[in-house]
Amino acid sequence: MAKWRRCPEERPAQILEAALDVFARRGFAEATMDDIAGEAGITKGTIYLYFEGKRELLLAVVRAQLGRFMALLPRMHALITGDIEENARQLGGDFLGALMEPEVTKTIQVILAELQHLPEVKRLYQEEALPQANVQVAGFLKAHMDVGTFRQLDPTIATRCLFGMFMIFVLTQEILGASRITPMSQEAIVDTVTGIFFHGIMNRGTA
Amino acid sequence: MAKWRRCPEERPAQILEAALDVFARRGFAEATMDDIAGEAGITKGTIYLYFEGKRELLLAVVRAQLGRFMALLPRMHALITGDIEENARQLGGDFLGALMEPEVTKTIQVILAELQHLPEVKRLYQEEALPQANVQVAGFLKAHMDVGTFRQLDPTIATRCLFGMFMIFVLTQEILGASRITPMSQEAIVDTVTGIFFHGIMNRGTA
Amino acid sequence: MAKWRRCPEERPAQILEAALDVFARRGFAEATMDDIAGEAGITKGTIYLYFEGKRELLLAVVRAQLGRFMALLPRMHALITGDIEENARQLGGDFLGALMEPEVTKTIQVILAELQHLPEVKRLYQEEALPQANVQVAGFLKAHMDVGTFRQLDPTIATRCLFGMFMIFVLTQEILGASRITPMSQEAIVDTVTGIFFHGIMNRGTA
Amino acid sequence: MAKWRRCPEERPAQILEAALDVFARRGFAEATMDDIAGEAGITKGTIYLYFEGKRELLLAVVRAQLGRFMALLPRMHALITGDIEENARQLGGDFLGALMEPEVTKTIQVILAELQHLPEVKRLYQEEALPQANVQVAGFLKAHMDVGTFRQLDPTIATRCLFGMFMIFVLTQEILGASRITPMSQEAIVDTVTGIFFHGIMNRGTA
DNA sequence: GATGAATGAGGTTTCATTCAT
DNA sequence: TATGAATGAAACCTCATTCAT
Repeated sequence: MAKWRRCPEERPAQILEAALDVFARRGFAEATMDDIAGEAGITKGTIYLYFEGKRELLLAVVRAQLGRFMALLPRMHALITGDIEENARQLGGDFLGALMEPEVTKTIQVILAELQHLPEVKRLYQEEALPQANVQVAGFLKAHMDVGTFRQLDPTIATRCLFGMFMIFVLTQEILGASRITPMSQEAIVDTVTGIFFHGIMNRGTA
Repeated sequence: MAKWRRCPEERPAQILEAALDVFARRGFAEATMDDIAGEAGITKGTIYLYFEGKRELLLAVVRAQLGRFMALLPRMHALITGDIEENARQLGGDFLGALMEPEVTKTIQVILAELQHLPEVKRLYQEEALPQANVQVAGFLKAHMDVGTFRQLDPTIATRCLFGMFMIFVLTQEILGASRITPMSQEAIVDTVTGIFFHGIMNRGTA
Repeated sequence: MAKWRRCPEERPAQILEAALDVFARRGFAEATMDDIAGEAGITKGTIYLYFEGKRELLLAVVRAQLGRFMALLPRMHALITGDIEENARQLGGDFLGALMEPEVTKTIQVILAELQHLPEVKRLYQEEALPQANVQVAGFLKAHMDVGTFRQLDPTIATRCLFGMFMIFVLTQEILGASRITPMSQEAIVDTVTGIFFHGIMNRGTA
Repeated sequence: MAKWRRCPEERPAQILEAALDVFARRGFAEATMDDIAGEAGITKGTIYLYFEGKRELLLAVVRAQLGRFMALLPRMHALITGDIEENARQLGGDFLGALMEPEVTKTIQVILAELQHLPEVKRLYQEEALPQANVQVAGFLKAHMDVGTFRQLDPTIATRCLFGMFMIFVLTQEILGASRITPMSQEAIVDTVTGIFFHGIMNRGTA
């Protein structure tokens, strides 16, 4: 049974990866430590050398992925100068691309499923992710509204709308599995989303 | 414990209601048959008189709520004539109002969490809800694109965008619990969503 | 598997009896819930209908036997009048007889083995059994010392000596199993113990 | 952690000492090899270089302490001549002092707790310690009974009584922890015990 | 000799499900 | 129809033991 000939320094990452996989596939409650260990190519007991327990493993998985989320928040201030719509399409493409990476999709799935049982994660997103999004995106929108490029709308709500448009494709195409029924290219999605959003908030006379 | 109805005809509905509640609060795996029975004011064994088992109960809950979802799909053809944006705001208000009803919120939560374990439900939404939305909404959009009122966009993707904007508020405000952090009136949400969407797809010269 | 046709009101007593048996035979840690359930003629899960867990079961066992211990404390005040030694022999016989009942022996064994892990039990005996013994026995001794029937000794220590003489026979004969090596009749033990003790504390001149 | 000796020759003794400590504190089943290794300032694996396993370690601990017990048996023949009671008080003091040494107390505790799981130890005490005590003490008592100094009693039972009086103070004061509730000086205990015992067995007219 | 990472058997506990009443 | 006592499978977690380094 000696197939554990990988460096022990990689163990935690290896376990986290396997755990994300199994949690996404089976859900937290249905996932067994044996499943996860098997997926990682080790045995049950070894997981407990690196993580306190199942719940802590889940938390570690979520925390390890949190950085990715935060890094996804578009650096919108780059858009203040230059061709807004073209740059936005670029930025939106990067964002959607990142969102649809398998690891991110799995994480979203896990978080959505277990949010109610993970008060820490709930708080994390309430108090970090959402405010960050506001600072980055809503701030940018507000600036343009103030100078008249964009129409006067609630910037927080508008920001949420933008995220919603991206998120729904993760939910429907990836998580619900609609990509088999209604395949869509990421390019078409990005074009449509940015098109609707920027035409939707642009001031008519300005264009 | 809760409600003292002794009418056996209402038992199934009574159980379904309790089950939706408990499933939403605890998640499928954490919910026990005792929890559900207690919430329904009966005892565990009784549930088995009306439902095959726990999984079947979950399915029954989801199916019982499915009709509500379908009924939510806006009857957009009503918009073909008349002041589109004003009617849309009206329709959007009804839609968001319905989405945010506690029972619907709970159902969305349950479905999101358990989607992976409910292939039947997955198929149901892939093969019924999404196509329905396409027929109802995308069809309406396509018609307007053809006559030039709306810009030429992928109608399916645009439809998804519209749903995404509504859905994100259910996710963040209700399920993630952001309503305590960033309270928003339903009116403001509807105004912003319909404003962005219709300005976003409208042909410039047309207004 | 339906051999559980005894009244459910007897379940707790039935489980306690089986648990005492298994705990005494195997020790707390080595005893499995399956062992206990098997001994009681039921299955594991049933135990949890009546007791919170293994530790609580042990506590319940000990508590259920506590009354027996307290009842064993000789009512010495009865000896104040009458032929002390003859009455004492009678009383000592009752006491030793009670101590050597299998249920009591088992309980002593369990308590000795698990005392360190049962702070509640430790406190119980420190704060109830010992003081009670002092009130009952040491009080009697003190009274006789004051009137000169008995020599002046520390009554608490003397009381402890008396108990020690009885207890050592439980420990060696029953628990250590010496009764096979050095069989002794209860009568001989009682005669010797009371003989030594009363001659030992009696005032010479008085007799 | 504890003591920084690096002499491999002391390893076994060092481990035995740590093991006695941990076994007494936690009980055999609750003690982990990690606990013991930590207490000895080494690591788990090292224990297996010197002992076969956990059970064998316990046996080694008990056996290593057995000599101490045997050495405790009072050399009573020294008492045949001279002032019996005064010499007995001296001897009893040494005996009780030895019994109450922490290492001995811990050993008694361990043996009492695990006796049922250590048939070897059980046999050891049945077949060595008890007979030895008989040879040493009961023989002495018998000799005095034969010459009339002591009353005619069963010498084996009387011996057991003497041990019981000493042992009860180890049990109650040290193991049950009663020394905080009813503190007693070793001197007072020894005086009382020897006083009761020798007055108890002495022939009246002799003194 | 010493280490500590890895293993996996075993035990407690939970809970969906059954069924006699 | 309704109950709730009983069941037993399944999962988390611990820890004695092994073994490559």
